[in-house]
Amino acid sequence: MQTLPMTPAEKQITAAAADLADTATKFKALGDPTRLRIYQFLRAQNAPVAVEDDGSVRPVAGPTVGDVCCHVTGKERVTSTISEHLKELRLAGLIVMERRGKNMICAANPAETAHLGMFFTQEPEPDEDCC
Amino acid sequence: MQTLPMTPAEKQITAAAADLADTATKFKALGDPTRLRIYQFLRAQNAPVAVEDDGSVRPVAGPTVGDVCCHVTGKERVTSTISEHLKELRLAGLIVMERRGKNMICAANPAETAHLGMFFTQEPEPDEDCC
DNA sequence: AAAACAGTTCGCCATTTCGCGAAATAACTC
DNA sequence: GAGTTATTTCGCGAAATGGCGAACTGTTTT
Repeated sequence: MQTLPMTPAEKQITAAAADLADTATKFKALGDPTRLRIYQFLRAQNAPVAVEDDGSVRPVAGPTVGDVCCHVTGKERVTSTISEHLKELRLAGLIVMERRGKNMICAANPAETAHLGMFFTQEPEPDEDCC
Repeated sequence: MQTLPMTPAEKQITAAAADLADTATKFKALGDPTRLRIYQFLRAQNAPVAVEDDGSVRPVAGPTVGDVCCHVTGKERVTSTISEHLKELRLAGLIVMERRGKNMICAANPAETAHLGMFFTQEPEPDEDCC
């Protein structure tokens, strides 16, 4: 696909739009009661995470998917529903997971939590109005 | 409809669940790029709001629905889409609106913005685990 | 009271989402 | 390597969502 060159101003606009879309994805992930419960449960666990040189985050310890499922649904068996909710939270960057033997451990991503907090505390800069 | 009496502990649980559902509704409202743009635009306007004795909030001044629509879509005519997005933000409590002549003026609800900010800065209390 | 203006509600379609059970994958155990 | 445990992916149907034009409501203007 061929694309036209962009001015710095245009790049800034598309960067801002991408950031907005990204933030909307995170809010959408939290916009379901079940996922919000999962997220709050994981935050409350305060599980330790490691930050790699490239900035990526991974859990060092934390509850397993089974633990999360049991806490949220009360059921012993892991449901596909919970697995899919965890996936959405993970793709949004709100939580991180890693394999430990036959389990997956989960943790909230503290950096993202802080970032979303700033979204509400910082007043948005007025982008150019049109009317 | 007949309901059973509840212990204080049970009331606390349902209150917490209602609060969670309420918060999820707010995040869902912000989980769409168009609505998030509307919300950020209104926040950036910093329009003044009045707080009534009963705690309800109403806008004193602010952009009209037409202004919002023009800014977000670039179109002159107000679209039903924007009107419906504003309705969802309003029902979630994130924005307030009031009639001014033949216009409706809009403003972000600062109290709710602050409240959502606290959601991320305050660590959630661990509710009883089951596993 | 008719016309114009600003928004909202309605009906519709295409798409997405939610929850579920069944099947597939991954890692461990015997 | 067959079986078991833990989790994910797949396929499905029901319900919700987003966007759009047409029709409707409320307010001002003439």
